[in-house]
Amino acid sequence: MARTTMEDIARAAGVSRALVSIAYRNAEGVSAATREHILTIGEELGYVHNRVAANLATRGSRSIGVYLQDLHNEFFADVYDGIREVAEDHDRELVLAIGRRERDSDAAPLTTLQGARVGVIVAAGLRLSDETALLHNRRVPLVSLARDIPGIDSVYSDNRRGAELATSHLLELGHRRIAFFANPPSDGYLDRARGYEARMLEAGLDPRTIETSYSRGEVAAIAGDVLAAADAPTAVFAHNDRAALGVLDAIAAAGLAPGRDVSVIGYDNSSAGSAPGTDLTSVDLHGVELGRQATELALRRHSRPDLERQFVRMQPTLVVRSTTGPAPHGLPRHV
Amino acid sequence: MARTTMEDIARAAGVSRALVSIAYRNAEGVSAATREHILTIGEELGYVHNRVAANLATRGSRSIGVYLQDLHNEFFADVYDGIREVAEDHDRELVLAIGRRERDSDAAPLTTLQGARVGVIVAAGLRLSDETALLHNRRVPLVSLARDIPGIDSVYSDNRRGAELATSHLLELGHRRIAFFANPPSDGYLDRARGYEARMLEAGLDPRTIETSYSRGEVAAIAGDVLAAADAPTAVFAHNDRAALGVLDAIAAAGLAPGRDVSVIGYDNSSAGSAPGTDLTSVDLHGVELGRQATELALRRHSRPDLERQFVRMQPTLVVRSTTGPAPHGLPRHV
DNA sequence: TTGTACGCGTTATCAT
DNA sequence: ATGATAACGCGTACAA
Repeated sequence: MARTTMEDIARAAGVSRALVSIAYRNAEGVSAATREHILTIGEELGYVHNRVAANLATRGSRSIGVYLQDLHNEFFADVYDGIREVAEDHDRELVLAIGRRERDSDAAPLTTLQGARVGVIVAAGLRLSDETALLHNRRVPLVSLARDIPGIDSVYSDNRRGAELATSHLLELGHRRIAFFANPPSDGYLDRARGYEARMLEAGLDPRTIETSYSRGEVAAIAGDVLAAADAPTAVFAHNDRAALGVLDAIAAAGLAPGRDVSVIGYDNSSAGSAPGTDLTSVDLHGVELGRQATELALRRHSRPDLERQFVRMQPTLVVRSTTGPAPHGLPRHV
Repeated sequence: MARTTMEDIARAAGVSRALVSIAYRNAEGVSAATREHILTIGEELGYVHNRVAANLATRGSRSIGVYLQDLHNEFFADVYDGIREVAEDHDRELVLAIGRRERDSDAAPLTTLQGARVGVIVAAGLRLSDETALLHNRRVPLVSLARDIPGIDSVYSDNRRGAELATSHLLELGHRRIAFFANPPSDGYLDRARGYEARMLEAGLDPRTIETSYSRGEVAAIAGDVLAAADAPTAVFAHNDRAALGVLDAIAAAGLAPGRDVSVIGYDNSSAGSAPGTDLTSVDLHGVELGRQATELALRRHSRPDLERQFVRMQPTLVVRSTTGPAPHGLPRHV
């Protein structure tokens, strides 16, 4: 099973190896007829363009490294769609590296991409300190997606604005006791808390931020307690859809109706929010567009390494569904 | 920014390039002390092992190509976890290629992997005719995952058995009018229909197979009609979780209670089945284990190309949750 | 269009 | 045992 090489094609076509290379790259310097002839012979011989050798010769620079934090999270699938779209438009090859949930650092996958000698890396959901990211950025230019890293090209969503949208929506519906179920302190999405708190204070209301977890079950337990209290909120804004589902679990367990007795907003607009009978109001980050933008920046950075730092802050939008509704009026509900 | 090469390390360490290579591969032929010395210097120089050059030199064969049909489907995330686990145990590099939903053929991603000169390919959810798959298999050995392809190493789930499990469960609960919401005819999972029909006939009942689609909305519409009829089934077995969700939508719309008025079983045991208040009974394919097994076969095939065809048929399991319950007794329900 | 010097490890052959 | 030398893998790019 000796693999066919360009040398074989050259011999069979009666031309030089260099010309075969030119033909396969759609480069200048070969007549249309000869090109056709070469490709036909290549076809017959079952030749597949050897990207390994090509990358070595070009020092790999034409390919784009893509890091995705977690395949189990559909957000990254959206992001990948956007990245691929732009990469294909520009005829760039993608090299993928996937994070692992067990690990808290993403240094290894980045090193893998560097080992593949990619020219630039789009990293979605990087779990790395700013300093470590800067170190990697010095070796191969990085574009951080979904996280704003100082000193590194970044494409991210305006989390503060998203939280404001969510909070405003609840305020407009007449809610006054609105709680924020916050991310675990580690994950850096503090802007969501800030946006929520700012809007509440603007409205002359007391913010009530409740620290929760990533686990739907744990969130449900916390929500159960919160909703049973005398001063229970009439609306909850959750740091992501999964947490929002936990809140909905608690609402169901208490025999209440989401959108009527208690309003709930999530964050991510993931498909998990639209299971039957769920129909969660949520903030959409526009993952596909984030992917597109990040790849555009990556291409620009690659062609002009000395460009000053680039960034794109995207505006999220609120997708209103049925888990939010007018504030129940009358006296506070007691369970 | 000239990248450091083994040559640089060799110079700095006062040894030959060959020895550096040996050190970096943990190969025989270098004393522990020298090895240590070399690696330290490599570290200082910020060297990252160049996989491109390495793959070219070894003719790439040590890496495993992985094709995943769809990142939006969490099943493939599970599969990938299993693949990675085994690959890492054996110190093999993975090269990824992702299918696209718009396309119906997966020839392009396979060609990409061949271009990366991988030694063997694990392909999960291949959309290719048996013949085309065989052609690809001749170039680079293929292991088909989740689909049994004659003449190609395959690791797949026993769909017939899964359908039998589901149907048996409903029969044991006392259901008699059980409908199967079948896959679109194109997708080849005919075994699920067969398993269902066999069990029904065994029980002396009439199978009722209803052809549906992949779209949850369309399934819901069909289910609405079916459930409104006088001879409405008391239980539905759906070809996958998404379709099952559509059925649940219709049940909710009709004001009925799943698990009490109508039982529903899905297929895939995906996380979509566990939204709040959903808790879908489903058949689990064990994606992670499929990934592991496929990779084991791939490694074996790679080391012994002339082995006769290998395959693993895995047994699915039924995960009982709350959308299935005893058949409602008494007269047929009328809406 | 072609000849040919790379790109960067790997590995078989030699030398000590 | 350790280490060195040199040929090789397969395209790419530039001068001729």
